[in-house]
Amino acid sequence: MSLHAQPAYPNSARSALELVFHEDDALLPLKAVSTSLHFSRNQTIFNEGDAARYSYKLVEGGVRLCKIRPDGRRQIAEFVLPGDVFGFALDEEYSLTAEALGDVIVLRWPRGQVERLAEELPPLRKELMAMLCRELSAAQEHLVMLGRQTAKERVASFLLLIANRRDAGDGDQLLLPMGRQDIADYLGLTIETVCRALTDLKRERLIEIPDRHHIELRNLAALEDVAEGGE
Amino acid sequence: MSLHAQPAYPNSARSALELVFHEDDALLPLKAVSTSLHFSRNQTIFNEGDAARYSYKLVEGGVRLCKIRPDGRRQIAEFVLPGDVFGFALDEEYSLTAEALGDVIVLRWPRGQVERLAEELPPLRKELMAMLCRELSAAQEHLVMLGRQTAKERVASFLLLIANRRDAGDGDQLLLPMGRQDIADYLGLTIETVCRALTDLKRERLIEIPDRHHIELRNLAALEDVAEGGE
DNA sequence: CGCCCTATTGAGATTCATCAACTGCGGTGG
DNA sequence: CCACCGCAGTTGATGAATCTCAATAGGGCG
Repeated sequence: MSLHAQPAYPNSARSALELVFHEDDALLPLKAVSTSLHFSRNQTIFNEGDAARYSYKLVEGGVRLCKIRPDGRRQIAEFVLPGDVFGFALDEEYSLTAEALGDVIVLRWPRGQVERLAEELPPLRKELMAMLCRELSAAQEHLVMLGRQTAKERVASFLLLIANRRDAGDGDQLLLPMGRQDIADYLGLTIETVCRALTDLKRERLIEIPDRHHIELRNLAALEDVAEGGE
Repeated sequence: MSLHAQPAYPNSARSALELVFHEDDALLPLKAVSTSLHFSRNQTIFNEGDAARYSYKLVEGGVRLCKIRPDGRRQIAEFVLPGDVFGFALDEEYSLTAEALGDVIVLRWPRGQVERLAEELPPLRKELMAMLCRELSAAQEHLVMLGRQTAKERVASFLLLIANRRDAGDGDQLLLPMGRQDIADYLGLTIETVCRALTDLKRERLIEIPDRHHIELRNLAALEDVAEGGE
């Protein structure tokens, strides 16, 4: 059952449905109106332009949020990890496409319910606002990566970004639920360039790559230097 | 007084203070607690990391919102045009630096007032939320530009982006309150590459460049083709 | 055991950045 | 009033980073 395509997360307690809302009480009121769903590798959860009927919370697995152009060029805006809420913008339509990186369990609730509950519950409102702000801020950092960092700097920054998210691994062990092509599409690079940057970092002993879904950070300080452009 | 560095906007009625809030009644309650300020070319309105005490609305001129890295690399996240609200994220600190492109007039109000008023006034709340969503959506489009478009495509997209904003000019006449370096820093390019792309577009008769702050769009359809990667 | 998919490595082409020279306009001062 | 100065923008020549195309490797699943 645990495929290479979808490694299990270490903290498997998270997968228990009744624990999902534990940390952020502000969203607790949504629990009652939410239903659980399963998706498998590369399945679409919703498409850019679809009527935005539901909001989602990721329980287990990983999701990519991306834009796909007519000619096939793809830009991933965000990787969703367990505990993250997504698809909650208050527009009529989803502004991004959501696809499962592997086997995925999500909770979802009707957007109308959120709006109704938000009217009554200031803490929920504040939490929604805060989530939006965090996303905006993350997008701004992402802009700097794409606009002003070299390939190697982007890859180093990416590793640190994943490392700083809960559930991303044990200690220095990074768990990457996405493939190399996904990383490339997040960083605005080709898959080959991502590989070469990783190989470089490995040669310099900043990381170890036991297998394609695990990366071990061997020298955090040096990695941060690389990410900042200090050669 | 009206220098080449700061061209006056055609619709100068907008500069009348009492008209600023006309279009969006939802923000009207903020008018009472706002004060007017002036900044001149390249002056800093607030810095990334500063305590976010105020929110702003641009009355006249242009503002760039950017990130500046220790080594001097700069990424502009957004150009603020008259009527836009900025610096309103609900974090403790500004996530971006705001600088005047030329002579600028802004309204500003204490953030605490916004939060208080937002508690009482659902329409204001909704408008704030909507503004956040629009910004997030714009940032996502920006990500695609930086990650997956060529230099020429980015420049064409940029011109169309500016053209689709109110007050950006008369008819086909685009007004660019920013300099070439600002455009380059928005597009993740060098100033030379921006120039060459503009020259290309001019040679192909898609645009005309009467002076550095004005660009005339001669063939919108063709420009859109270029922006989408159709050669 | 072998196939398929993903990742890695290599060689050459291309785009964009870098460095440098020059232009044009506006403002200033002789 | 004209000449000079300075800044922003443009153009040219070269080089470096990244992409493209192609071949190889490795791991999991049938």
